[in-house]
Amino acid sequence: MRISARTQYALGAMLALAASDRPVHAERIAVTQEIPRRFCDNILLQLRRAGLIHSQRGPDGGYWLARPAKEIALADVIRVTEGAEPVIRPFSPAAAPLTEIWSRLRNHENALLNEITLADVIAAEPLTDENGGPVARRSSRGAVAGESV
Amino acid sequence: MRISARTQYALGAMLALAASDRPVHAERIAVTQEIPRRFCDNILLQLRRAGLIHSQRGPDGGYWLARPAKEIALADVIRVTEGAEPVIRPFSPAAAPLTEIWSRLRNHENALLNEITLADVIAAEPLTDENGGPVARRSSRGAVAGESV
DNA sequence: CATTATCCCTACTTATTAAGTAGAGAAAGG
DNA sequence: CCTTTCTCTACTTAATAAGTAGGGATAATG
Repeated sequence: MRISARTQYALGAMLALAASDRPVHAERIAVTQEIPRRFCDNILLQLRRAGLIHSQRGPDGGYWLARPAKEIALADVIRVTEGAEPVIRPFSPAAAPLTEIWSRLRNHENALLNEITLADVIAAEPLTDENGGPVARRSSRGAVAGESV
Repeated sequence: MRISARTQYALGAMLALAASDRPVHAERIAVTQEIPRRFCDNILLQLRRAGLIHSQRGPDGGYWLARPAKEIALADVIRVTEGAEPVIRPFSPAAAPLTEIWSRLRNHENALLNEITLADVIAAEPLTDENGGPVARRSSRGAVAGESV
């Protein structure tokens, strides 16, 4: 389970947009999400090219989500910044049966990340994990996003 | 789901040892598992220091498992080569609820890899995945290692 | 139409991690 | 002792991630 800084930043940026009902400046996103200013531009550009967000230039410009927050899964964002996951191929015949195991892990991971949307994350109570309770709640797409750790 | 070459090599080496009832030379492991010769030494040393295998020097030397194959989980091997997984901490408050999600993914992954042993992998039918069938079978520790991809 | 705020784009640099290599030392056995 | 095999530390090289730079393009405003 490895998440690059870039991906974490991208998720933070998307959450910031999801939480706002109007366009948000890159500057503002960088500050609130603690993303290095230029790097933030860089990432937003990538998200826009992937079609996840829209943008407008000039004064009154900014970024906003291309679709409602409850229709954007975490996996949608992660796919953009992490790229396609490389298929793990065994080096030797003896290790071939491991392929099946990697596959199962990947599938489970994808299933979860495809279910949880930006809206789900925003709906989660902040800081409730302090006392071990649930953080994410019910998915607006049907999944349960919390419980049973 | 990222697996380094080092980890894949280590798993291949461990499977090679699990499949043999006597000590195996580093040389032989390197050849059969297609591991660069010196790198193989390097990895075997690490596995020995972690207590997963034993060794003997000189002619008639070699490596063998420190415990029965059914008592060595894949996670035991992966932990050695990948080191402790870094805790993912959110950069901003808005991203805090994601922590819970990373945690769930990690826990699921660990649960699976702790259940499946070297013995399970060896018992799996090789090449059955060619026709989409199961590869891993029942775990000698109770887990089911195949099905439902 | 000049000015300013904002996004747009390519390319570059730097830092970190992974992958692999080298060389000499130390035990076991004949 | 002489060969084989593991043991150890350290080094080099390759790949990826993280972050930076410098301008260009567009939109609003007075």
